[in-house]
Amino acid sequence: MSFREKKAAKKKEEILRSAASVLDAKGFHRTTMEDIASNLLMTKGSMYYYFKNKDDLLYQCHQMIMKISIERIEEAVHSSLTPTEKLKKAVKAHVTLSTSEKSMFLMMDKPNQNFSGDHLDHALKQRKEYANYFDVIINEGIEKGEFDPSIEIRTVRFIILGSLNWIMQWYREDGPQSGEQIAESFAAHLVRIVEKR
Amino acid sequence: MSFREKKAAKKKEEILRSAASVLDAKGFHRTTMEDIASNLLMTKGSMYYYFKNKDDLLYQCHQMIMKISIERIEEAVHSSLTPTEKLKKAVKAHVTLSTSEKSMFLMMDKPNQNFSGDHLDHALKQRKEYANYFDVIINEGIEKGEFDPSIEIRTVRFIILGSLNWIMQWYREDGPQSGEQIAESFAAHLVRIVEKR
DNA sequence: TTAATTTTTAAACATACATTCAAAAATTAA
DNA sequence: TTAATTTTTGAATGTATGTTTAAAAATTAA
Repeated sequence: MSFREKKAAKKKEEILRSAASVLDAKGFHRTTMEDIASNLLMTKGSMYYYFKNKDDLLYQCHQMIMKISIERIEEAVHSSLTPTEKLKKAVKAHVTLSTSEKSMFLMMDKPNQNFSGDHLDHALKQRKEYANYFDVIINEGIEKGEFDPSIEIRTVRFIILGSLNWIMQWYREDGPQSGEQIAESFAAHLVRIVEKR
Repeated sequence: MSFREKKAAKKKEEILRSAASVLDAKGFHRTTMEDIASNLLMTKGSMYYYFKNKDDLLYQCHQMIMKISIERIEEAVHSSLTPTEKLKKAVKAHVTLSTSEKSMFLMMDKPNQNFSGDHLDHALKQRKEYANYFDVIINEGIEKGEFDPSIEIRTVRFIILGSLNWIMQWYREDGPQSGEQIAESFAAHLVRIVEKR
């Protein structure tokens, strides 16, 4: 990657982050290209030098956050921790990421409203991949006799992911709990679902 | 209420339901007034006879579903069941409603993006009211010695409501589980969080 | 310094829709 | 049936904003 390419890539990421924070506040359709541009001290015309169109911009935001999310959960899954600790680690990773990058996460819901065609396919595939890692952990916990074998994997996964994905709806940086505290608390309470009794 | 008023109210509800199902599929901003109207075999002009504007339409959808939701959970809270059974009942009520009225629920997230002014205030107030009922149940469970006293009420409430609110993101009518089945399963798994051990 | 390449700009364009409105149609009450 | 009232219509209006574009500015390589 040449110097120029690196520079352009950096700029692109800068735009994505800035865009995410503006989109976070107003939502995709209420945010104009000018809003995004002006937040970067650019004019909206120059946005089209980096992105094909507004949808492309949203898609690339989605890409960026999914890539990081998947990397993080893979770390947990491939670690040599016990299933319980793996689950806690995965939960904490998600909470920490979604609270520190709240604006990026906020555009993750309703993919079928926001994307179409190949973009939609790919977005859904990535989500499936991410969700599947939770199944892997839960499965391992049952097989190793650490989790209650009577739990339904699918339901547990939906509960865990649902509660995690909803955090971005209520989390505030100036709220009573820090992202780290929420991470600890969620991890502790969510493992209760799978525990043997 | 006169005959005419009744008729108008019925029509209004008919519009709301139809609107919800169209909005569900395409999202608020991608749905045009014409989409909504044509689904009812009307012209978009006549929508304005019933609603002030598009935002008003969305707000009234929100109103309609929140009213029903609150009624349902009040039933659970005011029943004479044990806390565990109350919690199960509340969970099931939410699941059943959100799967049978999925389209109405889908517009419930991100109120601060969708509403403003009085509408926003009122929407937030209703959500707080709804959420608070879960706190009431959890509190009662702890006080009566039925739930584990070491759980954090706020976190448990966030987990429960989060997992419930996320159902609308993945639920499909033609999926492997019916709304009733999901309700049972969620109730069974979520109470595990509060159980004493 | 000069020429090539890149990035940025500001204005122009196009269009999709929300909303309005005056007139027509349908419904109701007498 | 007639007059009053409610509801619907279809066209007109206006505006917001995504996108294009040709030219200017800035950057880079020689």
